[in-house]
Amino acid sequence: MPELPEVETIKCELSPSVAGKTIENVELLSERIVKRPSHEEFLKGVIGRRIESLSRRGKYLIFCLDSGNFLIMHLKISGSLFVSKNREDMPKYTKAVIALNDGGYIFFRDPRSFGRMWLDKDTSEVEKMLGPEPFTQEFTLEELEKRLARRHIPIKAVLLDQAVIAGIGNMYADEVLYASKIHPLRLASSLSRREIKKLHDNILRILSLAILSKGASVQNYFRPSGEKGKAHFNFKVAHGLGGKDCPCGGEIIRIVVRGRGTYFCPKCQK
DNA sequence: CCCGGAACCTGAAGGC
DNA sequence: TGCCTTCAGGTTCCGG
Repeated sequence: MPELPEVETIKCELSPSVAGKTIENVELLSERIVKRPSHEEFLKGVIGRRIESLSRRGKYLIFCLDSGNFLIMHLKISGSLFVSKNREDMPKYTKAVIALNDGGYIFFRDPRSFGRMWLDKDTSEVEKMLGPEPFTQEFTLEELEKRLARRHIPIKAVLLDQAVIAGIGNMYADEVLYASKIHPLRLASSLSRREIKKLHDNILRILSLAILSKGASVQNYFRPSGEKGKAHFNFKVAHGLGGKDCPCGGEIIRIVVRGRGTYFCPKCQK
């Protein structure tokens, strides 16, 4: 599942293949892959445009076009981008093919079909929905404290709320809570300053480590080269990948919080 | 405004 | 072996 570290890896590894290149053609192989505008308008807006740069905000991937418009993608839970010079390399479940003027292709693959892309005149709509970006000056301990104080729901649910912090998904939320020794059902508003400090530190530490490991390849995440990431080898609890038992001697259990599978150690996490 | 739950989608895994 | 059911998950939408 692409969360911040996975989308960051895709951005970094895709950049050299797309920056400065012109989009020669786009094939839309699924009705739903483009959110807006119509397929016809979308194609008119992107074909012939040069990609100036590629950036990321939360889990959104943003192509800045020379027209001043932005091609924005969200991979949701099973989307991935694959790059090749050969059209025949098109993977199964490809929903869109972007052909560049250097002969390269970007394949938007997505077995679950939740992923979308769209064209926008600016990025304000994305910006409006998202809280602070972890690796920026806006993500301070004080800001996190302020945001948690007014939420009277489980901390796990708050970490998943993109309006509170951008980029954390189900896997990293579990890892961060485990490292911080905080029970996922604790109400966000009940956390002490000391606990929020640990949370803040661990968010930055765990996300950076995952970026260094090129993301976590559970289920459908692949890097643009087709290679997998290695971040899941560091997982202590997420997805049950840490094993059945915690080093403390307790058992790692799974509960459901806001409809999401949540792994934690009830002995360590209070 | 705040919160919980359903819906979207479909391959994989589990049950019989 | 094979059919049927259930599950997973990011985001959006709806109802209380």
